[in-house]
Amino acid sequence: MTGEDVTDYEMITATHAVLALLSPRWAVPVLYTLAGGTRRYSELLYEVGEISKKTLTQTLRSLEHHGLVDRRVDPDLPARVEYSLTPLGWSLTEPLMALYEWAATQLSGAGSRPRRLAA
Amino acid sequence: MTGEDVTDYEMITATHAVLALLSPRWAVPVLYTLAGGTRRYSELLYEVGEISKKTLTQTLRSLEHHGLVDRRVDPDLPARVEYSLTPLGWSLTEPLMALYEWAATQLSGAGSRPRRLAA
DNA sequence: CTGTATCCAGTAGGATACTG
DNA sequence: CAGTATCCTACTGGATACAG
Repeated sequence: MTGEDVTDYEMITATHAVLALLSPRWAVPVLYTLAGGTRRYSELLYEVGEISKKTLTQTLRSLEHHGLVDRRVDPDLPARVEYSLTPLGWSLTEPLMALYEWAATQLSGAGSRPRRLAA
Repeated sequence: MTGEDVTDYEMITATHAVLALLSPRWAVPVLYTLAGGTRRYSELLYEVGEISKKTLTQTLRSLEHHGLVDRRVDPDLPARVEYSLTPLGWSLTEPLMALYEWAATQLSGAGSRPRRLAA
């Protein structure tokens, strides 16, 4: 750990940056829904869960701003906007999967392990 | 992420459970500090960053309750309490590292700046 | 349909003082 | 030293109404 250019501080802030991006309550559900394919705004509103329009918009804007989600507007009326994962968004599903695998292991184990992460 | 046997619901809830555990502002810094070795309460208070005692205690209690951190009390006076990572805690550093790697390579300029009051 | 504007409640977390 | 108790502020996100 000595002599490294990557400081602990960087390590912590970078990790925290990802977590800050993913921790808003609906970020992961939205990402996961989009991992199922392109969705329209109203479809997300319905499929993601009990999310408000304001929050859905905020979540999408945040993900879009960080380059994880692509927003496509169809100029025709009535308005039609489609959201999809960018390559960057797809690349995030890997470490996200690693996190899920870890959680799954602790949750179900092989039957003998105590449950640790009951939500 | 497609073609998996697990249900979407499981995937989302399990992932969200981990994120909920790690997203509190100081969870990762505390874990990371402990990854550097056993620390006493006062050492954490100083090393982790600008964290209040209340929040440090809350964070430690949460991590301890989920089995990631071990708490050891030395009955001698003055009180001396040592915290360390459990094997489960150590196992989490792997997916956490994966997340960091992703942030480091994909999320350029990921440094999070503390938000200030908007006038 | 796809948002934005406004109001509001619940909560995370800081400051401080006090306890064993 | 290692917390707990209390108070307080800021931010998140829901509900509703309005707009393009």
